[in-house]
Amino acid sequence: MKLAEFLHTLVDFSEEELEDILSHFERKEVSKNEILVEQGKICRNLYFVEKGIARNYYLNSDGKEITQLFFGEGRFMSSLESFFQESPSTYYLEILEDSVILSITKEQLDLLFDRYHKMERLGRLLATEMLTKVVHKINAIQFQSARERYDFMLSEYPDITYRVPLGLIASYLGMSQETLSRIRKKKL
Amino acid sequence: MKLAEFLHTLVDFSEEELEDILSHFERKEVSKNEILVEQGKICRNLYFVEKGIARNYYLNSDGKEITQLFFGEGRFMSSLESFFQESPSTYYLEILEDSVILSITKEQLDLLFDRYHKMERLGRLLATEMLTKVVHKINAIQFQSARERYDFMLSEYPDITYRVPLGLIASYLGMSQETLSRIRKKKL
DNA sequence: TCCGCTTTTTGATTTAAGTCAAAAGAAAGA
DNA sequence: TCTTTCTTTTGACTTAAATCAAAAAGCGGA
Repeated sequence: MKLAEFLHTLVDFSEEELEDILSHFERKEVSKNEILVEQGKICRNLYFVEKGIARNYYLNSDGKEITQLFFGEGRFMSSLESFFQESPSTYYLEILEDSVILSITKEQLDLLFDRYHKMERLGRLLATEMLTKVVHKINAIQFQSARERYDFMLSEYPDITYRVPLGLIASYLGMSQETLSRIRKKKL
Repeated sequence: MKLAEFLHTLVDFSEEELEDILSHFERKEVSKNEILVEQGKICRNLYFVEKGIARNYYLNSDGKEITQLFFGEGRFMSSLESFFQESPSTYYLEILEDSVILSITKEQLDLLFDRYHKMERLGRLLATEMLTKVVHKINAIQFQSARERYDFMLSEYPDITYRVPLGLIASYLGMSQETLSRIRKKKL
């Protein structure tokens, strides 16, 4: 999904505004396994996934990778707190498939926020939308059995479920990969 | 915490702007156990907790109450999706202590968003901040033992932990209240 | 095409936390 | 103050899911 279309679904920018906004983003192709943000470093960009999939994850106290969120096509992503507070990132941001990504720095973004009232609104709407999504995830995890959590995954990310390795999904859902494998088997 | 102070920490409104904004809120005292939002009804207000504590919860498939979030002093609260989409609420919003609450309707709020660029920014900052908070909660729940989840509660809401019934905290943390009781005992 | 590496599956065993039931303690109301 | 009701604790037992270990399947590169 193109960024322009996506923005238009949320706020009705004029042609000129849209053009100006888009001109502040940089487009690049990123290949599988590439790490866009390292843990401990400051995340300088906000990204938009035009094509592909990414995830952010962190290492728990046992050194195990825990997937926090997946980002599919048409989604903004970043190490949010790091980006906005310019603090060291708790997360890695990793590309899972060869992807096309648009990026913008905080300076450029703030400039757009200052320039356009509508841009600020876009930011608010995006943050609100993401917030409700994340709240849904909490519900899906808290007090739900492993089986129910997988059902949530299927309904929330039907596409992603079959495009990324099982182990990553297991860590996203908070279960071991053996458990997820057994659940999948029963589903057939 | 007064709303005016709180707003000022995020965006530097002028005196007049602040006054105008505040005039759109309605202040009321609400007593313990009162339900501000019912499941199934549309949540028409955004609330700010000046004094007191509230929580939102939902009923799971067994009819058990699951606490989603606690809202302490100086926090905005609502049934977010219901409020913004004007859709039936999935959650109840309940007052846990006699409280002082400010409220504003969506119409009034949208009016302020249209009138002030800065107001839109405030909305964005609030949503972003809440988003990072909620993301932290996911981490604390996913892949953490019951004991670690309680440690998270203590660090995140040191005040609330001892002001609300144990059973509510247990449901917030995704564990049975017996388990939480046992954890607390070990802590002494 | 074959080899080596990664991912997934399967089986056996352990364990953290849930459930059920009842007692103890605290708070609220008459 | 004494009931009554709500909340928390305790104990015994069960269970879902983790862990450990190893086999099987899938994939990418030479």
